[in-house]
Amino acid sequence: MTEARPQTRIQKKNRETILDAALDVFSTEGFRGATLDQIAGAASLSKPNVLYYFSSKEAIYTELLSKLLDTWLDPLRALDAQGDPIDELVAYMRRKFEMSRQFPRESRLFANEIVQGAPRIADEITGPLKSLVDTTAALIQSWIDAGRLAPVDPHHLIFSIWATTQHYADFDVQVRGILAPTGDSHLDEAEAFLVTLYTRTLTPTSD
Amino acid sequence: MTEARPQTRIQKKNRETILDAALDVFSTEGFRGATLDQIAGAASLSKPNVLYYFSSKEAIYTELLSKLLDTWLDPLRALDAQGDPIDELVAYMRRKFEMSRQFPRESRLFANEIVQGAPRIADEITGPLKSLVDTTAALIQSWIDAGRLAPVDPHHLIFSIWATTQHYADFDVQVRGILAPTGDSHLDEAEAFLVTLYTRTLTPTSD
DNA sequence: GCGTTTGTTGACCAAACGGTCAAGTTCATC
DNA sequence: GATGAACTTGACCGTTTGGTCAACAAACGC
Repeated sequence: MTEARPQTRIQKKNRETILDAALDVFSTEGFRGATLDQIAGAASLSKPNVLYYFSSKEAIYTELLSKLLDTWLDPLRALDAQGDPIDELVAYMRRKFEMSRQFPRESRLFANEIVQGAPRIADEITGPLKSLVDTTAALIQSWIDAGRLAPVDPHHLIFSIWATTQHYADFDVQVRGILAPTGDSHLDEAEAFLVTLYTRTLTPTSD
Repeated sequence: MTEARPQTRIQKKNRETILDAALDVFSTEGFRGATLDQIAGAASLSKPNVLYYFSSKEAIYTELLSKLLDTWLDPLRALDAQGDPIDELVAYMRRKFEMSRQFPRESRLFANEIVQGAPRIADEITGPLKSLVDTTAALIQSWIDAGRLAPVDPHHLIFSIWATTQHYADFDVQVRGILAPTGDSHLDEAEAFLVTLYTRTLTPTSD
């Protein structure tokens, strides 16, 4: 993980350029569909130059994925066990939605990887990801047991938050195609809808 | 569309075999990531033999996609304007969920195509798909106006049904990784959760 | 300035790719 | 069981792919 060599300015800049270009290409073509020539072209570098900074196509992809996984779970970690259950879960949904808004390429990269069987991150899923989700599910269950949330399956609640929020990044083309020529406010409308969806679902009934 | 030539038994069988094998490969690798050798191998045929039945790799993919689009919208078309609004929408969600259960490969094929920008079905999305969705959204809005549904954005309601149901096919690896080693009943639990989610969301409040 | 490290690339390579073809084999029909 | 159509495939072709390498250019430390 730790790079022994101290990075020069040029290294830092070019590595970033390459990663950004590679994110463009990988997120729209998948790993196998992407080519080094595409990446090099998008980065305005020659192919050998790209391979001077990364040992292989796979190395670029792996680095992108590991950086992504690192930040992908932050919204979940930010859940506060002390807060109001409904506020916390709606806020979590909003953070996930914000990630779809700001990092759609990263979301699509992740989607591509999972849809294609997650060959490179299976361990991350059954390991750290599962642990974090299980912990959070237990917290949600404790809120339900305390009568502060309407009863729902915690795991599937989390899945549904993932699905509904990431949908707007991953299926962006479809959403745009159907909503056009509506203005670009559709993401705001989507967020409002999702707030309603989860508020109604989670609010306990009095009886 | 109409095949002038009367298909022989062998043609019918082999074309089906190839399409089934290609569905396996395309749905997990995407169009560019899949190779004719993989498809031929999965179909237990030689590569030239595959190309005897389909003129190109693209022809196989196109045929799969068009067959898929044909059936993909059936659940939406089955919405009955005369039925009870909540029952109809929950039933629609159930039909979509059933498609994820029975045709996960088709769902992933579609997901791959959309995530990668829908280069081959953009027209289908802005045309027939948009029309059908707009019509359905208008129906839902009329139910809301009549006070028979809680107010929600109809388009985003439809999107959320797509997202939540397809998630269990497209992100199957992730769902399994997190729910393991739970038994294989997780799809039943998911469906029950989704029934709850949409029933609570759509039921009008008395005030 | 000057040598050394760092950065850059055209030319190249072996493998894999989509697709072709000629030559053979199997099948249906009479 | 002969004949033509339908089916099958090993060998092959041109291109693209990920990756290498030697030779050159820029930047850095002194």
